[in-house]
Amino acid sequence: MMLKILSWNINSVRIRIPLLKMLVEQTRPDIICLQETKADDPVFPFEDLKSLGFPHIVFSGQKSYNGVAILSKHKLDNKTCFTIAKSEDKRHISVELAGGVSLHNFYVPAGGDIPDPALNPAYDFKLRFVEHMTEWSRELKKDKRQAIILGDFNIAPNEHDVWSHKQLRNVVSHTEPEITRLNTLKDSYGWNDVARHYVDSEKKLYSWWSYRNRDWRKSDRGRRLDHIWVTPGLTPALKSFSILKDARDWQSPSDHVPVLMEIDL
DNA sequence: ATGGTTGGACCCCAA
Repeated sequence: MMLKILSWNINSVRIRIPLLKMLVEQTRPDIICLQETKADDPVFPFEDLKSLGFPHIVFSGQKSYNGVAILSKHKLDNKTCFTIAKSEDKRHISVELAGGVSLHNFYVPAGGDIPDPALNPAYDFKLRFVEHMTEWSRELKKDKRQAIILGDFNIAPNEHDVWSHKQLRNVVSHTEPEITRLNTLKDSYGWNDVARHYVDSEKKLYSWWSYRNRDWRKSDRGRRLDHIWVTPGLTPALKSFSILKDARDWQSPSDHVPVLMEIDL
């Protein structure tokens, strides 16, 4: 079964429903994973999203911050939501797809500005969050389960995942402790980074551009914060990957653009 | 070195 799966940090699901409609018309995905929905469950725009052609929706939100959702054309089974690092934050939701493959949608904490866990609790939380993901990943490997993990990981691990490796090495999202932990997570199950499976590691690749730039395209100070990873057993099933860079130019855009892959499960 | 923008809630916080 060929599936087109899309991930997008939408930065408020309620104000970007018109963009979501456009996105669906342009890309026709089977599954959409959203992060930063910023809507508590009672105000989640379930009917609006359903009418875009996604009758099967799971979501886990809170007031003002965080929040994740999965929209699907096909039936979804066994919804779960992790509590990671003893937090109340709604940053994870997962479902089962065809053939027992699980799909995990993560919104990793951004981690604040100061890259020192002793001075900045948000940074400490981010590091611990990725460590918890690693513990979970090791269990998954023990059980030999195939899975897709994706979302806003808020870490740009490689030199060419940022506009300037040198200038960002002490900027949260590209610091050594974050990158080390993300690589430990990756190695814990030999996760395949789908973007880099298709795009050479020497080529600059971004999924996020700050709002605080006059001309995001001209300055091009981007970072690759949004990721899609698959377990090694799913690598032969991969069909394509792309980043919808043009979405950054849409009317009232998110600062993240959608990333998508096709996989034949 | 600094400040730049956005969304959601509330008179500021996190990104």
